[in-house]
Amino acid sequence: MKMSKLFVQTLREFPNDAEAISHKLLVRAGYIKKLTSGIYSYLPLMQRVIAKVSKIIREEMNAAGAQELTMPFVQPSEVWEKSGRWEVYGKELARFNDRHGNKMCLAPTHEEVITSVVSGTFTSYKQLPINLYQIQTKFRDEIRPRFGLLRGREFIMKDAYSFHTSQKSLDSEYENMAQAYKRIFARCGLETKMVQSDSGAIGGSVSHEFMVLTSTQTGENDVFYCENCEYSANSNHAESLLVQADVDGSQYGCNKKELIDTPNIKTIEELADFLKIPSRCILKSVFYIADSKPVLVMIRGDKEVEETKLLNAAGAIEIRPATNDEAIEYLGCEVGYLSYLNVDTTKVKLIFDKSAKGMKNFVIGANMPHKHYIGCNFEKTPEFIDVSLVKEGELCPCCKKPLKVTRGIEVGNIFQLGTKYSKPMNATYTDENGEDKPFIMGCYGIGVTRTAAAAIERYHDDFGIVWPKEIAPYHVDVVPVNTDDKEQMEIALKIYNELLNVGVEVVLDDRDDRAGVKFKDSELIGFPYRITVGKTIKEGFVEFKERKTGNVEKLTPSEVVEKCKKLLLN
RNA sequence: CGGGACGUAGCGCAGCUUGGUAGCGCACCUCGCUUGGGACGAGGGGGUCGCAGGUUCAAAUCCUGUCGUCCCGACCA
Repeated sequence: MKMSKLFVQTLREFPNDAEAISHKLLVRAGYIKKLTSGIYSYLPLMQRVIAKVSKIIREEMNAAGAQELTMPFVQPSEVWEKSGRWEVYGKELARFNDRHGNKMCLAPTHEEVITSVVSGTFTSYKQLPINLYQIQTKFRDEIRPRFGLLRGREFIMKDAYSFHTSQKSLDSEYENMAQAYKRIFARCGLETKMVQSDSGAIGGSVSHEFMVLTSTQTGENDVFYCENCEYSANSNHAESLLVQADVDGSQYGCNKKELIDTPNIKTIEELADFLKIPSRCILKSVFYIADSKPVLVMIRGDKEVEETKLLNAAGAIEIRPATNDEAIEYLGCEVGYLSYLNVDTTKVKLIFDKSAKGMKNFVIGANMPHKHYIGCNFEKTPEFIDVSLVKEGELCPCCKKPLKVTRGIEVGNIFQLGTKYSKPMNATYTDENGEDKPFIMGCYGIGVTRTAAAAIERYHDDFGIVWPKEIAPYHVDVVPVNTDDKEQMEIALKIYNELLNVGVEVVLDDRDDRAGVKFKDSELIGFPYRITVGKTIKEGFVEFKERKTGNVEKLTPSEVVEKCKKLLLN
């Protein structure tokens, strides 16, 4: 491709409406163009990157025994009503009516459709297991799209679904997919960590996410991991053992139950300060509304509620902190002095976080304004459930070493769905005994556009993108410094044609611009290698520069062609 | 949806306080000159100032409403 013909316009400045570095660079380097919030055109350079990532995914999925198909992007409400998700999915599911008034939606995922595709087609145990995948646009009407391609509303996803007759078979395919994913991301030049996660709206029991660890702020997930063993998990799923600590209030003068005045002291911090007691000796009450039902969470004062865990514990679809008015309505007391004491448990659900276990002589709200109790103890030991956020330094649940935390971008995930969809949708096969059984399913996703963006988050510098060569839009940029110089142009064209002929993906920067412009663009766009044909051609040399390291070699034109062949062709 | 900010040319911005009929840099077009790190000179094209009302002799500027975009939170590939 000649640069003068390539559909690309680089910008001198970063766009104002971008925050994440991948977003800024993708716009500035001419890869994407926004149409509206969270919705982008993929320009020719981006299209090539998407094609590269997709090709790697296809090769590895096919090698792993999966088969590609394509399912409809526009779907009728029927299948969603069958699975029960028409009600549950919420506003993220973009819905509309067709001209006949039929309820339709844009596909955010394909569990329902794949289940209906397989159901009635693969009806014998002899035909199973099977794994089917597609690479396709998805639409999720995100509450807040952001960070460009990292969280668009419209995005490209590879989604795969497997169907089994036994848990054992699912386990084996799950592992097969985990291995395939590791190969896919490795081939994309990305180091990923496979972490345990919550299964969220997709459902099911076991699930893992593949994270690109970033340490920058744009990683949207906190990942807790252990350096001593293999344990790692998304913060929405991570567990920990609390560091052994003194949680007996009697050491701080709270040895018997007593009602005390705590005027205008609302936060745990203020209370701890007022009573000269560590916050870990206070039992904090946090009030939530889960699907319009009140839930009061009791948690150790120095810990925070993890809302995804709480959502699961409450068996709810949606959860939010309650307002002060709601606290007065349900508990008869303003926020700041709440407690589980004297709460009507037929109206308000109580959840005790496991961090409260072992607390003695603790401080707690009195459910009366401006009053707390000190020296409280559980009368009956409640059931403790884990609904708290892990903190760095707490102990690994496997090996009891301190956990570390880092930020990560989720580029893929794998789920064991079980019969979550096949049962309600009545999707069955006939087993050896002639009995109908629901399929046992798994599903496996990769964000294709997000993977590309994650690669930029991970690999860039002050000059621009530093693509891993496997997913770069082109491999080599041939730059004649002065297009008016006949010799330079001739040699550049010769190198370009030779590379083109042997299948190296190459561009020739034949624009009549100064060298600086071409060098800047080359680095911004992120071509892995640049061949500069300039004044050194007088001595018979061109320059070969590696984007990643900045290393420059002086080579003859024929040497440089050989070098590229060696580096880029197998 | 809650909290904050911003909408002026393709991009980045000024002008708004104190109303007088729109400007700068980049990009784009033409010519010249230049060619190893985003040159220079001359000329040129492009904007219903997000939209709709209102105030006024006069609105980018003041008022009201509305739409959109971005940032912080809950959701997720």
